[in-house]
Amino acid sequence: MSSNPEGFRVAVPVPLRQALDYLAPTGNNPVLLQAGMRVRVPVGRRHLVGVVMARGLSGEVSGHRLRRIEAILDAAPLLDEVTLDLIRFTASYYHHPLGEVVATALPKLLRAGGPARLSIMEHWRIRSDISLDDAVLARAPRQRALLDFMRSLETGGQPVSSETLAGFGPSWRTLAHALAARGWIERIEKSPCTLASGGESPPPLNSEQLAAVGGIWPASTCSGFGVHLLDGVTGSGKTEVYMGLIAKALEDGRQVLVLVPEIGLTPQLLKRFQRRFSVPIASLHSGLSETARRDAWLASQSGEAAILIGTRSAVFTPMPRLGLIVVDEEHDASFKQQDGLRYHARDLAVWRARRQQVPIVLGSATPSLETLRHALEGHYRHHRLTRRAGNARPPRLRVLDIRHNRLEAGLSAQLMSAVRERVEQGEQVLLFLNRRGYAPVLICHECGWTASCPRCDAHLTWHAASYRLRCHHCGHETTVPASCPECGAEKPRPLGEGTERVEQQLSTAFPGEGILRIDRDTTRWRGALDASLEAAHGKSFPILLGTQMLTKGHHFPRVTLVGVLDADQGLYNVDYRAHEQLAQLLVQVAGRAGRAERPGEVIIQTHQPEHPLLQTLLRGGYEAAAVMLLEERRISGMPPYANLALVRAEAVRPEAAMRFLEAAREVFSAEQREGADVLGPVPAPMERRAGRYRFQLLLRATERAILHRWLARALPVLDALPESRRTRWSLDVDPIDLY
DNA sequence: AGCACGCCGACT
DNA sequence: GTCGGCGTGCTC
Repeated sequence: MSSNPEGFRVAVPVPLRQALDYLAPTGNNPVLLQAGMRVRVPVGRRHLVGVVMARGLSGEVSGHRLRRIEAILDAAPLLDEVTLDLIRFTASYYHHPLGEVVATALPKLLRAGGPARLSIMEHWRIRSDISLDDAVLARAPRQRALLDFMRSLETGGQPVSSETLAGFGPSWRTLAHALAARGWIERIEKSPCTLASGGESPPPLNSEQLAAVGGIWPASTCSGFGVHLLDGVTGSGKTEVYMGLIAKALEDGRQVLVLVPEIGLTPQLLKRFQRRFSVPIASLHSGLSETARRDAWLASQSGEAAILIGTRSAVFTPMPRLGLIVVDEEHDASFKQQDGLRYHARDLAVWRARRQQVPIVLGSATPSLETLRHALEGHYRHHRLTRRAGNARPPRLRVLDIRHNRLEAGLSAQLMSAVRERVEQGEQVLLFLNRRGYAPVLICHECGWTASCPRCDAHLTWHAASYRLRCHHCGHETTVPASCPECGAEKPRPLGEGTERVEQQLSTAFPGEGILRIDRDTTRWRGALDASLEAAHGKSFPILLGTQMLTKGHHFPRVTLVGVLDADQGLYNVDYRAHEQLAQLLVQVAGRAGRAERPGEVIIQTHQPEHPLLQTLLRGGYEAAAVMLLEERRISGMPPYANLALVRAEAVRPEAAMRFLEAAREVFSAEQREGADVLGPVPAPMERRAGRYRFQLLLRATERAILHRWLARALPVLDALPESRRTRWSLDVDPIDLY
C-alpha cells in the first residue's frame, strides 16, 4: 500500500518538453483512467484537453502544487500503446514539445475534445434491383435530372454523399425523397470507409514482381519487421506489388497503412484499391473536411478500416491490427513537415514498423540517398523492378548543349524542331520548366535597375496574365511600372523566362496547336488541376508545358518527347541536396515519356553538357548517379554519412537573430564532444524573407547518438537563455534542405 | 502558445 | 489620476 496520491502524466498542448503531473479526478475510480485517454485539465488560468501518457507522477512537482484532472473525455483509450510510444519517440527524436506532438497525432475535432464517435453520414444510392419506369420519369423531369446527375458521378454503385448531391441544386432533397418514395433510390447511413466493390482480378505478375512479393511477405502470416526498398522504374508496376502484398496482409486479417506524397494522388490510388479489394478503405488527405478526417481516423483506430491511405500525418493513426506499411514515392520531400514539428513521415513509419514488428515497403523509381545507402549496405532488402509494363523501352536521354545557341524564350532551335516533328506526327510533347510567371526578372536596359521585393532578398516575377509583379517568397504584389523608377527610361524589359513566356513563344511558333500550361497559376482553383490533367490526356493538347507539378505521379501515355528547358538551375544550386533532387527530377520527368510502340525521348537543355552528374545519369541511369552522389556526400561529410540538425532564427532586426545564434553557438560549443562540430551562424541563403532576417547554425555529428545526446544537453540551456525568447527560432533535425 | 503581471506614456 | 504598450515569466 502506497500513501502516494494517485496521479497521471498528462501531455497538454503547450510548448513544454514534458508531460505535466496531475492528481486523479474526484468521484471516479482511478482504475478507469488509462494511458491514451483524453482528459480536461487546468493549466494556469485555462482549461485544456490533454492526453494521459502514463499512470503515476514524475515527483518533480511538490504535492501542494499539483492540480486535479477535471474530466475524463474517453471511455476507452483513444491512443494505443504503440501510438503513445511513437509520440514519445517523435518528441524525443525531434526534440519537440510532447503536447504538440500529441496535437499532430490527433485530428482537430478530437484534439478539441469532441466525442470520439463517427458522425452519421447520410448517403444515397441508386437501387439496382428495381427497374425504372420511363413513362413515370418522363412526367417528372426534375427527378429524372437528379437521377442522371447521380449516374454522371460514375461511382460504380457506390453511395453518393448528401454533400455531393447538394451540388445538383437546392431542390435536391425534395427530389431525392420523391425518388426514394418510388423505390428507385435509397437513403443509407454509410461508414466513413469506402465500401469497395472489389473483385477485379490481379493481372499476372512478372518474375521480378513475384520475387518482390515473395521476398517481402514469404509466409502465410505476417513475417515480422523488415525494411524493403522497392526500386522500380516508372511503369514497372510497383503498385501491383503493393497490391499483391496488401492482399496477403488482408488474408491474414491485418490492416495496411499506405503513405503517399501530398500531390492529390490519394483519390487515384483509392480508386485502384477499391476495384481490387472488397474491404473498407479509409483515406486521409488535405482535401477532406474536419468531420471526414475524424471519421477516417476513427475507422482506422477502431479496426473497421482494413486499409488507410494517407499523407504525412497519417503515420500517427492508431491501427490495432497493422500488418504492413507502404510508403509510396519515398524520396518525396512532402513526407518531411517543413514547419513546427519538422518530422519525416517515412522515417517515423520505419520506426513504427519496427515497433509493431511488421514489414515496411519503401517504393520509388528514384530512392533517396538515405534509403539507397541502407539498401546498398544491406540494412534494407533491395528489390529491383527493371522491366516496364508492355515491354515499353526506357526513354532515351539526350543532353543538348545550348552554350552557342540563340534561345527564343528559353527554347533552342533543336528542341523546337524536335517538338515540331512530334507534333506533326500527332504525338504529344511535355516541356518542363520549374519557374512560373512570365519572367523572373524585370530589368531596365538603360541603368540596370531590377524590380526587387521590398520584404525579401529576391526579384519580383513578372506575371503577364495579371500584368502584376509578384514575389514568390512572401506574396508581395505591385503593378508593372511603365518606366524605370530609377532613371525614368521607358518600359523596363523582362529578363529570363517562366512558363507564361514559354507558352507565348510556343503559341507563336505553333499557331492553332493546343498548348496546355499546368502550374500553380493555372490550377489555383479547386478541381482545376484534375480538370487540366483530364484535358492533358485528351487529343486537343499536343503540347503540355508545366512546372514540377506535372512531373509527379501522373503518366501521360501519349507523350513521346520530354523537354527539360533549364537543367542548369539544379546544377548551379548550392544546397547540398540540389544534385540529388535534380537527378530525381530528371528521371521522374523522363518517366512521363514513352510507350510500347515508340520509345520516349528526353532532351535536357544545359550549359554544362559535360557535367559529371548529367553524364553519369545518361550513361548509368539513376542508380549510378546516386552512387556517385553518395561518394561525394561521404567525402564532404554530409548525410547520410553525417547527422545534421539546423537551428534557424529569424527576427525583424538582424542583430536579434544573430545574437541568439551566437549565444546558441556558445552553448553548443560548451556541450560539444568528440565527433561533433558546429558551423555558423551564417545568414540563410535568402537572408531577408517577408521582412525578417534569417540566420542559421548547423550542428553536425558523425553518429546519430552523439547528435541527440548533444541536443539533449544543450537545448534546456538554450531554452533558459533570455535571447531565446526575443527571437523566433526552431530546430530542424535531419533537415532536407539548408534554407 | 496563451495569459498573467508589471512598470512607463496619452487620455476621460 | 487611469487605459494600455509589450517585456518577462509561468504553466503540474
